[in-house]
Amino acid sequence: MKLSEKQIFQSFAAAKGLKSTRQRDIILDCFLSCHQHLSTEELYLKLKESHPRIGFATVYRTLKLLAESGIAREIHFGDGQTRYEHLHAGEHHDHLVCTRCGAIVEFENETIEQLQSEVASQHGFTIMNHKLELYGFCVNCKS
Amino acid sequence: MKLSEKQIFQSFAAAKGLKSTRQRDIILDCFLSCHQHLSTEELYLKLKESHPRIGFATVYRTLKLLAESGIAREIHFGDGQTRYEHLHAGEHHDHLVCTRCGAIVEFENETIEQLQSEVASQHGFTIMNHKLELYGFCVNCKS
DNA sequence: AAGTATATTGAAAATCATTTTCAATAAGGC
DNA sequence: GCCTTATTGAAAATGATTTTCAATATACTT
Repeated sequence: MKLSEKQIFQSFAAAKGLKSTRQRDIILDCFLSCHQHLSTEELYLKLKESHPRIGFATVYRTLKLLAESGIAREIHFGDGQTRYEHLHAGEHHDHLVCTRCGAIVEFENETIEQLQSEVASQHGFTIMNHKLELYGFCVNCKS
Repeated sequence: MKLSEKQIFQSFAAAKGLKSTRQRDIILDCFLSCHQHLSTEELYLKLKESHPRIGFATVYRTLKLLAESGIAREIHFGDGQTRYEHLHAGEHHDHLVCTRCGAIVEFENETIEQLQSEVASQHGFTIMNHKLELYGFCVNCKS
């Protein structure tokens, strides 16, 4: 039986001695209900609509916690913004990014992952995680 | 016969109507003679030793041009700094990054590149470039 | 070689995202 | 309720990057 994101975060918080607060619950709910690849600012603005009292720093801090707890992951595309995406347990996906329209497609490829492990062990590395992004033009943007 | 980096940059500059300046020559020379993965600031500091009059903004602008011309490529590791690395024509390498000691190993893997193309075309994308980074512990840092 | 138009430079200021500070507030145990 | 400690939100600080602008350099043109 799989733990829900909320449960995972709860155990993480308990283990760390964090108090549970209304704000963090709200932020977590909003994060979970949102589409992928939100930046701190985007999430903050979205939250503001329904909860105008929540400060930017709290959103920022909570997202860091979500990443630390393992239910979210930081991603950096070309633009200077840190984004966060859901990280469903055990799942690992990579990105196709259209540099013209900004479209993002996620994909998974087991063979690539295996090759990555091989390359790593050839160099004596133990891989904890990885980042693979393919940049180019999507179907609609091919000139 | 392969064009040297300088020649590539010269044609690029000519095509763009850029004037050739002493500063850009110096910066390009320094960049070419330096080890990989230098940040703007690192290159600026290195240049300062021999050419104290060169400003940070010029280094910054020149590195952007080098990237645009195709002889350099921007890379972003976890730290909030933009780094530049040499991009020898046609060559494409990826990175193993040790998250404990910061060591960086470059590698190339033709099979992974092929799989990437396949994945891309399955989704209708035309890939212009990509970024693959494997994060973990190097031989020395395994606990 | 001088004149002219335009690009470039360097210093400083502006910007932008992120991170920290700190006084006020909230949470959880007693 | 009381006390201790964590959290919050606003504002300020930071740090990297980018822009501004007056002075200067470059490359044409004559």
